[in-house]
Amino acid sequence: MLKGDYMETGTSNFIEEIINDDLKSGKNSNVVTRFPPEPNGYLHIGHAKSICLNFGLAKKYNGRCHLRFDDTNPSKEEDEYINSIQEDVRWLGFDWGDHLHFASDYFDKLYDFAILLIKEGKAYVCDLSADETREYRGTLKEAGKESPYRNRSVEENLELFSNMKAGKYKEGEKVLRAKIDMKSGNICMRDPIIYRIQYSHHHRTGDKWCIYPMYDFTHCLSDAIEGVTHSVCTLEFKNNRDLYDWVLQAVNFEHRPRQIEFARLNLNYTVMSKRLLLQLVRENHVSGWDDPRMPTISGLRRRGFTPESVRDFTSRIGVAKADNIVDIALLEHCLREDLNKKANRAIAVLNPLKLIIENFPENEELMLEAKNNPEDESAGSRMLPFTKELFIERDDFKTEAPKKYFRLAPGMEVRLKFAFYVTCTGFSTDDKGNITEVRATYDPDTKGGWSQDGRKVKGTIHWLSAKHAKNAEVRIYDRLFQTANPYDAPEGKTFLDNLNPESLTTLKNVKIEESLANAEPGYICQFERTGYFCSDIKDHTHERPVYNRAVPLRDSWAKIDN
RNA sequence: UGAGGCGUAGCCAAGCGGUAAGGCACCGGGUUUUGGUCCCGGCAUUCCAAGGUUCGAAUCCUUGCGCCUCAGCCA
Repeated sequence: MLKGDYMETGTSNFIEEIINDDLKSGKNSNVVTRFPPEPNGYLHIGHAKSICLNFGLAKKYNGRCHLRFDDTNPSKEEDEYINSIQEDVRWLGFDWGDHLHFASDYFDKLYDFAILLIKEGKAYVCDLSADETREYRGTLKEAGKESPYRNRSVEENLELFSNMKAGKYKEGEKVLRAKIDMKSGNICMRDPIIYRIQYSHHHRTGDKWCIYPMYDFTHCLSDAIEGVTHSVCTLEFKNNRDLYDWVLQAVNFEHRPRQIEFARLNLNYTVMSKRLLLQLVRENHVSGWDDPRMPTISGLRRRGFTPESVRDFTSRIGVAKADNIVDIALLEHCLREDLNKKANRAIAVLNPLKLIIENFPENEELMLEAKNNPEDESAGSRMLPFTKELFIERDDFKTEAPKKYFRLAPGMEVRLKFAFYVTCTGFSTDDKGNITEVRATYDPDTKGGWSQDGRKVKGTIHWLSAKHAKNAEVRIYDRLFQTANPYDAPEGKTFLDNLNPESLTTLKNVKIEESLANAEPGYICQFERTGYFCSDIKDHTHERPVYNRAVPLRDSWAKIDN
């Protein structure tokens, strides 16, 4: 079993209980699920929950899970999304085998089912305008009124529907409706529209159709056609379940999938709707769907998240029916936990400050051994050059040491990781008072970072030989929104006003080990003492290295310092 | 109630009549050549509220309260 595997969760959820019952009662002899995205946007972490659930269930019960595109609205759907969705599901580690399907594959069958409904007197062509239809539908508390076209003869309906298909009417002029109950308390059942006219070019069927089936008619039949046993969806479709069942009953489909609803995922400090995510992309508040600040799968991937960490996250949050807002700290925790064991360590000095080792020979270069991963001996080690002029982190030096501070300050001794103990002897400033360099002496008897006399040093800091270090750009990412609930905006403001102005800080003068410059795009590692980073998939080159911060290391000193 | 769904810790979430799992967060302490990791300890006498049934209730019943979904020719 893999880390982050759905099956890793010891406790089962209510959906598994339902499946167990269906298997035990003999209602089903196998399990078939499906992940049914509409190709009108990129997948996000909320979809990951559904993907892991559906594919995980199939795996657990030795069944199968289909990837089916719900492509019934050509005006919103694009091939770019079809491609990104497949890439993202695969990246998460799932395989749909031969079962890549499109609702549009069933357009012919769906049309036949519509004819059947008409013949049974269960559907009719309605001429009401969109506005009239809305008025006739009634409200939440008042029943609707029956359409004047509701009782057309089967023959007339057949002819009209055929004309709709033949393109004899304009968009909006006619629709096909299921004849159910205009007085139903469930608005979904008030003669729902099941076909509308739309003169759009479809990405798969081209211009073959000018009428397209609606979700409620398409989804249940697609599930049934594919032999899906358990159709798992989110809670907002609960009301649609009556219609799901009604359609299958009405066409007398022998196989009856069972719809089960669970609560969708919400994360604090971000938004999780394709509409809003699309707005962020279109209005350039982010660089694209794969901007590392986006909660999209592609954004997380570019940020440096691993499929294992995302899967682990989805298994930890559970599956239930209560509305929830999960703390994004849990997602970050899952990444740290995964990377702590897997990621090699390397040194990068984010805000470089020159450190001169006064008693180290001018032109000498000493090679020192550095462990690649203290959590994994098999990761081995590498050699780091040590010279008279080094770079250390600006944050690791203070002109006066506050309480509990054990980094570098005049008179203080610290360990340069993997190298030597050094004692600070002084520092220089420019005319504005900015620190320009720090000076220290090293103890040659502490090579490797161990003292012979057993004296201890509290602080260990990282460093890089100035003449060997390479330059890099590092993008420090923080939460996209500065408020836990971005939707909670004051009067006259929108979620956009809650964007975090410091969600991206670009560091242009970062010093890195040579190996980091030579890494390929998408290389994930830990920058010693600062965080986990990933070389940018799009912008990183050996000549011009670019790293993204996936997540910082936990920092208990920061808490004391503030 | 027009119809439906849901209320267990700051955030998720087990629990299915036998006396509140686990994770994240948070707070202590120990180890440590990452102020990381790891380890140890703390963190709901109470489950939305109030009644009732029962030897025993988060679990069953009753009545309230609160939150969410639905009035696209979107999915």
